[in-house]
This record gives sequence, C-alpha cells and structure tokens, in this order.
Amino acid sequence: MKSEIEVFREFIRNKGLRKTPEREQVVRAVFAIHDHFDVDELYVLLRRQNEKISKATIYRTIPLLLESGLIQEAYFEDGHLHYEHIYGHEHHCHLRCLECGKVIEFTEKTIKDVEEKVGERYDFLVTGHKLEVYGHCGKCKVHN
Amino acid sequence: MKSEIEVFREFIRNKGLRKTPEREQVVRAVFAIHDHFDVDELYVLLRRQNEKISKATIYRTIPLLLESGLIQEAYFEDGHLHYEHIYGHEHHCHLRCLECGKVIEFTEKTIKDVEEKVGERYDFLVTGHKLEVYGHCGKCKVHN
DNA sequence: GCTACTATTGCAATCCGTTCTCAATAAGGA
DNA sequence: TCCTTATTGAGAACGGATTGCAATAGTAGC
Repeated sequence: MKSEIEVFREFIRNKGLRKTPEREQVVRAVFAIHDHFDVDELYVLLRRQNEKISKATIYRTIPLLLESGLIQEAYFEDGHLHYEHIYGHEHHCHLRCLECGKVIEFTEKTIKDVEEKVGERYDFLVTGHKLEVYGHCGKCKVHN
Repeated sequence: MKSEIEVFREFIRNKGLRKTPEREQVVRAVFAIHDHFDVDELYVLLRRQNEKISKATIYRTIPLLLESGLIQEAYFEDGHLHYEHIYGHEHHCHLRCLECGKVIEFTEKTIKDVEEKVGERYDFLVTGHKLEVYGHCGKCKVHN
C-alpha cells in the first residue's frame, strides 16, 4: 500500500499543482495525530516542531486533503469542523456522549447495505456515509 | 398529540422561563418551514411577516428549541448549521449529493438495531443518531 | 543549471456567523 | 397594580475562515 505522502504527491501531480514543503508538512502532521483534529491543533503541532507555516496555508491545504481522500470531516463542534485521517483506516462511525463530549469509534458493517439500498432507491452513486450515534455514556448516565 | 406551541409552552414553564411573543414567533416560523432552515432564513421569513424580531433573539431561542426536542441540527454547510423541525415527524436520515448539494430524506429502520447494539457494547444510553449518506445524484453522475 | 512563468506562501485586512453588553422593556408573581 | 428580574434589540465584539497582495519558490523549457 502506498504511503499517505505518496498518495498526496500523486494527487498533487495529477491536478497539476506544485509539491511544496508546507503542504507535505501538513500531510505529515495530519497522519501524526491519531485522533480527531482541527486546524488549530495542526497549527500548534507544526509550530511546536519549529516548522514555520501559516494558518492560511493549512486552511488552503485542507480541501486538497479532503479531495484526495486522505481525510474527511468528522464532526462540527465548538464552532468549527473537526477532521480525521482516513487513508489506511477501516471506515468507522462515531458514538458521542452528549454530556461529556467523549467520542468512541465503532465499526458497523450493516450500514453498507443501507448505502446500497438507498443508492438504488434514489438513483445515487453512493460514495460514503457518516453515522453519529449519540446518548449518555456510562459515567454520565449514572449522575442523572 | 400536543401542538408544537403547546410542547414549547410546557417546556418554557417547566424551566421557569418566560413566555414571550418573540419566542413563539420563532416556534411558528420553524414549523412553517417544511424543509431545512438556518437562522438567516428564519430571520428573513419573520421580517417578511412584519414581525419585528432581532437575530440575537433567534440565536437565543435555538438552544431552547433543541433542548425541548422540537428541532435538531441537520447538517453543517456554507459555514453554518442548518436545522429541521422534528416534532411530529418520523425520524429520517439524509442522502446528499456532493456535487449539486441536493438533500433527500429517507427512513431506514435498521439503524435502530445498530443503536441498540452499540449502546450495549459501550454502555451508552443511546438517545438518537444522525446518518448522512452521500454520493452523486442521478443528474450529476452522468456528467462525469 | 539557468531562466521565466506563475503557483504558492505569509501577513494582514476582511468577511461573516455568532455571542455579548447594556439600557429599555415587559412577563408574571405578590 | 407594583416590583423584580428575565428578555429583548441594537450594535459592538469575537473568532474562525477567507482573501488580497507582494514576496517567494516550484517547475517546465531551454
């Protein structure tokens, strides 16, 4: 399997864009975080590593990562989007606690069937889905 | 079944809040729109009806509508959240075209089983879910 | 390797959705 | 009806995201 950097370089080349160190720093940071992240977290991480990169560049790189399929939007929280890298990972869904905000990832194969059924019913070429199940986690539910 | 205004009044009373015409205008507007909406659409609708209401009040009313279970967040798009009223409606999921942005609602019962299974597996008291399936609609997919 | 062209970057200014501040208003219990 | 205080409207303030622009740096062609 190709590494994420290779996938990214191929994507950049195919689009006729330029390979720059800034963009590749972002790719590396994204795959160094094994959790959900937002733009500010990427920025702080890169800055801590003494990479000099501006937030604008990170913002401009995000759409490329989305389009290349390396990352996806995970959820909207605290007024901004959070992402996660998906390349090389099995698809998963999120289970979120409405009280403490904890997010657990789980996998569930039956959604594939739903995708197929719905795609046929409405004549869609389905490419993916996002399922978020929410409620109250073990710790939080006892307090009520 | 209670009307949405009744549900809202009961909620307001139970919370010890005050019944105001502005809040009820928002409730009425929300249930007059039989589609997804955002804050600005509510504002424009109310203004057209010559209701004088400020955006701040609408923003302050949204959390009450969420908490009372009359509406829910539908999706994040164009830099802001979109909502939909859910009281009196069967639960549904969204099928979205990534190209033209069209959103179709569909119902799918098997997700209930997923909720149950996942809730048990991770000791969650599950209260709901949000499923978005995406891809390319009939019209858009032929152009590629 | 050098040059020319132009995509990309960093910075600051700007945009825009949302929240906050505060004085005026009005809901609702006494 | 009066009094307390939650609520409102208007605009300022906030913060994340985008944009304009001059400087920088990839990269294609020689």
